[in-house]
Amino acid sequence: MEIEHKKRLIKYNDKLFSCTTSIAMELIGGKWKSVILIYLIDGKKRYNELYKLISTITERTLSLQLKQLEKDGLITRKVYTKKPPLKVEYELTPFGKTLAPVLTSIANWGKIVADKKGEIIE
Amino acid sequence: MEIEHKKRLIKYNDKLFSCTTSIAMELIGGKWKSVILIYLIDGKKRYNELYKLISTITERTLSLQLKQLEKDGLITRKVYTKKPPLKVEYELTPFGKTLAPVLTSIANWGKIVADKKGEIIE
DNA sequence: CCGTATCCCTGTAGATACTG
DNA sequence: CAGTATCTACAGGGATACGG
Repeated sequence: MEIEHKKRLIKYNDKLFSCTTSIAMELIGGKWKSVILIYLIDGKKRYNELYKLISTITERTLSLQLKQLEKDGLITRKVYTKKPPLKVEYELTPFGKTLAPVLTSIANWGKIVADKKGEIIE
Repeated sequence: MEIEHKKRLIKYNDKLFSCTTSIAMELIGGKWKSVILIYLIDGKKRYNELYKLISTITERTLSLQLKQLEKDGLITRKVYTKKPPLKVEYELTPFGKTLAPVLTSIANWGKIVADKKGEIIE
């Protein structure tokens, strides 16, 4: 009696994935996405707020990642002023909010790792 | 009364991270790591088993990712034969096993996404 | 069976400077 | 304030062929 592994591929946004984990990582993987999302869990944030919170990200990268997250329907971008200085706020969509338990789960595990082997600087 | 955001950086493996989420993603991020780990949750697997399960990965990439996971202490590699054909098995370490709830959380969320917007092929 | 060796391409990301 | 514009660098990952 052999276990049969059926190879169902899933198409999402015109890309093929071999399992649901792949799809999830496509949306929240990469170096910065999940970090940005974590900070948006407790409410909307302005561009500069995020920039200061994620101290080691560059402006360019933050901008690109925010666009990606918006494109994937995880966050919304709202502009509140027409003339400079601009006020732009980013906020989780209802879809993005369904990620909250996943993200905190990741963060908590990261905390365990940090407590065991990490070293706090400054 | 202002909320103060202290900027503590965490050093892990000689790299700096701005939050615990970053550390977690350093270990399980990327396109394949979490997928490999998910398949190892229900027991050790041989190289070729993993290769067949993750149908869209290449041999080279699988090999590289397994080395990374081993280096990070998430899996162990055991060789059971001395002459070809080799038998090599990969298994989660106790540390790797602490990831199980996180990984299933990611996979379940991916499943929700797939059910809503994904399309099953074949 | 379990990988390595090459080669190459692309995406991610950093540094820096500039703008409406 | 909230980004763009360039330019650069490197790691992740794919294709293919080969090796103990």
